[in-house]
Amino acid sequence: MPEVATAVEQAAFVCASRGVQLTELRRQVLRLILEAEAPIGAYALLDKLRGLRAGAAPPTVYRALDFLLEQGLVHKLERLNAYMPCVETGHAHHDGHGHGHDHPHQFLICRKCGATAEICAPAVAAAITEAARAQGFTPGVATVEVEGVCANCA
Amino acid sequence: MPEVATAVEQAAFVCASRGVQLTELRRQVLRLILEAEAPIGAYALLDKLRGLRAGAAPPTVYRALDFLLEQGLVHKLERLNAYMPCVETGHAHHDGHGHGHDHPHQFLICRKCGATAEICAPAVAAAITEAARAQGFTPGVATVEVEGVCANCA
DNA sequence: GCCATGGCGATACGATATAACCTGGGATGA
DNA sequence: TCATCCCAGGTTATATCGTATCGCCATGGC
Repeated sequence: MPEVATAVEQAAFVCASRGVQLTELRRQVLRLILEAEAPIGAYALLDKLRGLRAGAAPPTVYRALDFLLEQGLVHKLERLNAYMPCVETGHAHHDGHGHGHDHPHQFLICRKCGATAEICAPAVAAAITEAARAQGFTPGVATVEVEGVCANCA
Repeated sequence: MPEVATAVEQAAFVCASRGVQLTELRRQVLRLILEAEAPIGAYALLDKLRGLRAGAAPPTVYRALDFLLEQGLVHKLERLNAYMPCVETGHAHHDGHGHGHDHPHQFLICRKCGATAEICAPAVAAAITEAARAQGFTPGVATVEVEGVCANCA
């Protein structure tokens, strides 16, 4: 997978331009997530990481994940408690507190093969914003995860 | 909260009409969820439940939760790993496998006070279905959880 | 009586996530 | 130069979430 290397390099560039460091540990974790075919859990990640650094413990992985999530380089899938790369590398909102992703996104999770696609459907985001405002609610980040069957498995 | 008692009675009626039992344990767990002001976690529920039955253990709570989820009496919030009542008591699809809810629903989670509202916005569900189909994906249940600020806290 | 079924007590375990504390290394500034 | 600070990350322990499995007992059909 040569794309993995280029994705890591692009992430390094984005981090450098923000004045934050994509350290060796963070690169390794990002690479492992990019290499996984489906969303990967924290402890599966930990197992793989131990092949690269023997002393790795849960906080090792979770701290790297926190960084990658803050920088918008990876997503967390709440239904699966698993992580996958962000297709639009580095769209975190870097304003003030600096957490999360600012581009709306949704996930399509195949119940057969586990493959998960990230899509960007502005119509969905707009419908959610409107529905929330109708309740007097000021919407922030929306988690949208759809379980179903992908085109390959159908 | 007199509404709690009536909600429990209505749930008992729904269960009876389906030929399943809302046992004393399940009633207690449902009641605790109804009495909570915000979504409540499994272990917080367990703590409260131990006030009613000393021997309660994790499986005690999880079995009751599984039942209540199957019957569509409660929802799970994936972002919080917590549970809350379903406003439309008993809309589970009782066809064959019998898991989950068949009415589309979305959650508005207040980041200030934790209060969570369930809403039903068909426009959101429609937008999601359309976006999924456009990718050749056959959508099933959609998880929609919006973090933001509620009307009270604004 | 016999046995299938379902509810549930009890133990153990696996998986997910965080708290608390410490160390080392590079930047900063007196 | 050296004291200081911040930050990345190591280390240990623990909280939280969720399952697997065993076994008991009551109910109800045969």
